[in-house]
Amino acid sequence: MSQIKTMKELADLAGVTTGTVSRALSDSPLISPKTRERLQALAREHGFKPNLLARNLRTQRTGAIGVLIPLGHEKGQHISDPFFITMLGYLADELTERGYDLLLSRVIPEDENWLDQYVGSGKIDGLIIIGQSNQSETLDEVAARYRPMVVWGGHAPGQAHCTVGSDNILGGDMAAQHLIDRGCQRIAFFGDPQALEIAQRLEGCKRALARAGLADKLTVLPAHLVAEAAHPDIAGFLGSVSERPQGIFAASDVIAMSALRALAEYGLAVPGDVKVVGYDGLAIGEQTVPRLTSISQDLRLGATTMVDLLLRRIAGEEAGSVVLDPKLIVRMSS
Amino acid sequence: MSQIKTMKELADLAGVTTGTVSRALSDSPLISPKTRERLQALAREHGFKPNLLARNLRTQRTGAIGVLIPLGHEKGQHISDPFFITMLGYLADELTERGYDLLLSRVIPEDENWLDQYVGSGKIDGLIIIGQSNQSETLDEVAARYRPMVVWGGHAPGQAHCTVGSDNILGGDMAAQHLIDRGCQRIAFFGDPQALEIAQRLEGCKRALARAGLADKLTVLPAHLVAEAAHPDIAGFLGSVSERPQGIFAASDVIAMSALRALAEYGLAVPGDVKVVGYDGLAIGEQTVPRLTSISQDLRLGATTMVDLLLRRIAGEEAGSVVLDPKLIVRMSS
DNA sequence: ACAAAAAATGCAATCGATTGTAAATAACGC
DNA sequence: GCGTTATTTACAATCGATTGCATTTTTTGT
Repeated sequence: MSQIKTMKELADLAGVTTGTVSRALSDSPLISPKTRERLQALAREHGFKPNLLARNLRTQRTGAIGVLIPLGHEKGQHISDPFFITMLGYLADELTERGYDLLLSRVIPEDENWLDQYVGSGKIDGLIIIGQSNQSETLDEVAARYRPMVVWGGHAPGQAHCTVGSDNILGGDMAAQHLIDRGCQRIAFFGDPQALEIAQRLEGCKRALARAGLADKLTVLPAHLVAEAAHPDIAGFLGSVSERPQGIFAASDVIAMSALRALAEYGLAVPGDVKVVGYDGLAIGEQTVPRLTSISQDLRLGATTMVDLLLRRIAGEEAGSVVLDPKLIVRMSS
Repeated sequence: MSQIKTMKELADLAGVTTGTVSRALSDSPLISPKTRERLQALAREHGFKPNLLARNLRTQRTGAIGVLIPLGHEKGQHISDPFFITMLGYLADELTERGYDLLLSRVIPEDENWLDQYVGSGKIDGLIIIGQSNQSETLDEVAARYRPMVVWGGHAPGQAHCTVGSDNILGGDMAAQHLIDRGCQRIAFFGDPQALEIAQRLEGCKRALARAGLADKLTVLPAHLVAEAAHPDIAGFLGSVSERPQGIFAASDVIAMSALRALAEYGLAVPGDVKVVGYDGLAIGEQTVPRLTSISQDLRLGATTMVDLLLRRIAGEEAGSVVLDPKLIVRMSS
C-alpha cells in the first residue's frame, strides 16, 4: 500500500510498461478488457493519479482557462467588486462544469505587453477578460494574433476583439425611458463615460431623453465605479446641486447603492422624492432598502456565452461577438 | 521576426544549445555576461517566453495555489457569495503579489475522496480551502498526509488541519454583549449551528447572555447561509414569533442583510424597534440602509496569514493554526 | 494443426525545459 | 611558449506521461 506516484511504478508493479498503463487508464480500445480492469483496480487501490503537468506537456493542452481583470482606469478597484465577483462565480461554475480550471489573475496594465505575459506561457488554453477598462487598443492588437480570447464589455463597430456584453445603448435607453414613464423630468446620470460600456449607456440615455424632448434636463456626474469612492462623489453632488433631479440613472448597481445611501443620508425618500435605476441586475440589488430597480444583463447567460465562444475558438472555429438583450427589472426604487 | 516558441529554436538561431539559453535567461553565474546579454536581447526581440509547463515538470513546482470552496451543507451556495468573493479577492491579491497563480475550483463533496482529486495531481503546490462546511473529518484525514494545506474556518481542540480564522466564540460574545449594552433583553440568533464556525458564534452568544442573566431569552433560528434562502426563513420567523426580539445577532453579514430587508418589509425600524448585528465585517455592510453593525474578521489579514502559513508549509516548516481577533464595528443598525 | 488475420502489448521517440558533468576555450604565471 | 587553472559552453539525462510503430500473442478459418 505504498504510495504510487508515477506510471512507471505502477507499471513495474503490474509487470507491464507505462504505455500499457496509460492506455488502460484512458480506456483505450487498444487494450484488453482484462488488463484494463486489473490496472484500473490497481490504480484505484493505490490511489494513483497521473501527473497532469506531464500529460499537459505531452498533449499540449492545459485544461485551464485564464481569467484576467485589467484594472486600467480605476486603480482602487478590487477583485472583490460585486460585479467582478458575480461574473467570476458564474464563470467558475460554467468552466468547472466543462472540465476546465480557472486561473485567476488581477493585472494592472503597466508595461505595455502585460497581455503577452499570459498568452503563450503555455499555462492556459484560452483567455477570458472581464471588462475592457481603457485597454481597447491593446486588446485589439493582441486579438490579431491570439485567437482564443473573449472579452466581456461593449461592442463597437470595427472592434477586432471578440466581445460578449449587453446592448448598452438600448439598456441606457430603457432605463431613461422608465424614469420618464414614472414622471421624472430632470434626470441625472452617474458614471464615468471614459469606459466604453458606460459611454454607451449614457448615449442610450440621451437618446430617450431627446425623444421625450427633455434633452436639456440631463446632468452627468462622472462618479467612480468603486463604491467607497462613488459615495463622496454623489454626496457632494446632492449637496451642491440647485435643482434636485427627480430620477437618477446609475451606470452600475454599485454606484446605485452608493446613491441610495447618500439619498437616505440627505433624508430623501426613494422612490417618493427621487427614483433610482441601476445597471447590471446584480443579486445584491435584492438586498438593498428599497430593493433596486435595474437594467439586468443576465450575467449567467453572459458567462455561458463567453465560455461557448471561447471553446469554439480554441477548437479553431470562427466565433464573433455576441450582444445580449438587456432587461428592465422593476423593483421598489422607482 | 518569426515567432520563436521554444528554446531549441532560439538556441539554433543563436548558434548555442538550449542549456546555454536556459542559463542565460535565468541569470546563471555560469554564463558569460556577453552571451547572456546577447541571448536575453534575442529573446526579448522575438518575444520568447519559456513554456511554463515544461519548466514546472522539470522543477517539480507549478507556481499555482489551489483555492477550493467545498459546498457541503448548502448546495445552493454559490461562489458569488459575498464572503467567498471577498476572501477570494484578497487571496488573489496576496498570491499574485508573491508570484503565485490562483487556481479556483468549486467542489461539491460527493464521492469521499474529492480532496485527493486535487492533491497529488501535480497541478498545484499547495491548497487553500475556504470554509470547512461539514467536512471537518475529511480535512483532518487529508491533513495527515498532505502538508501544504491551510483552511479558513473555526479552530477546535484536537483538530488536525491547519486553520486560520477569527475567535468565533469571543466574536459571538462581543456581538451579544453589544446588543445587551444597547438595552436588548430578548435576542434572536440567526444561523445554522451545524457548521463549526456558526456553532462557536452561538456558543459565545450564549456565554454573554448567561453572564447577564438572560440565558432563557435567546431564540435560535437556523437560517440558511444563502441570502435568497435566508429571507423566507427570517420573514417566516418574524411573522410567527409571539414576542418580537429586540436584538438580532446574525451569524453572517449576508444573513443580516436578509434580516434588514425582512424587517423593513414588516415596517420595523432599525435600530429603533430592532437592533441588528452581523458577522464578517464585509464592505457590503457599508452600503446597506441602515449601515450594518458587524463583528469584523479582517479578511485581508486572514488571507495574508493563510498565504504565509501555506508558503512556510510548502517550504517544509511546521506552521500551526492562527486565531485572529474579531473586532466590533458599530455602524447604524444597533 | 497451420497459416493468416486480429488483438494486445512493448519499445522508443516526444513534449520543452533544467542541470550535473564533461569538454572546449580563455586566461594566467613563469 | 607551455602547462595549469578558470571560465564557458556543449552534451545528455531527466521530469512523467502519451502515442505511432514494431512485435508478440491470441484468435480465427479451413
